[in-house]
Amino acid sequence: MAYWLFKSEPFKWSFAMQKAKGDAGQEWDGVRNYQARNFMRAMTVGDRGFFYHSNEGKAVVGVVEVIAEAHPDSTDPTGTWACVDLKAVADLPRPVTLDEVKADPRLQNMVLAGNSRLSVQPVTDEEWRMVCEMGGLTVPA
DNA sequence: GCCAACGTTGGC
DNA sequence: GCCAACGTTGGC
Repeated sequence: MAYWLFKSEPFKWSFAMQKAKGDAGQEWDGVRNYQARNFMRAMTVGDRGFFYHSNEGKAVVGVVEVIAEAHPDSTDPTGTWACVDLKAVADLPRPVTLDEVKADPRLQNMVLAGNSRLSVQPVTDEEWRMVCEMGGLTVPA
């Protein structure tokens, strides 16, 4: 299984809104970036991801699961863009902030620490475990 | 609200 | 195919 990170401005689409969708989930639409699209195409059902709040909060706040593989983005009439469907799995008991990620030498290679603009990012197994631990998730979600 | 960084677009 | 201009993102 692979791990990812999904970034959203909480005023546009927050983790609370994602949770409100329950197990039905929600498509992760609106992504208009080729790199991000390619990552979504590489995802398989059951992959896990962090939910990151940008701008306001600037922290990893929850865990989501991929429940549908990449399909055409319903908000894109041209058919160029794709998205996966996600459902909320768990809150991080303690949000892990961008500052904490940047301050940790072992997380220096996280895409989040370097290329802050990419809205869908890959996360390594080790990064996943570390951020879960920092966030107070004893049982890796 | 500002500005730097990045990705995309379009002219050549 | 290159590169300058532009728009957008996101941290501060």
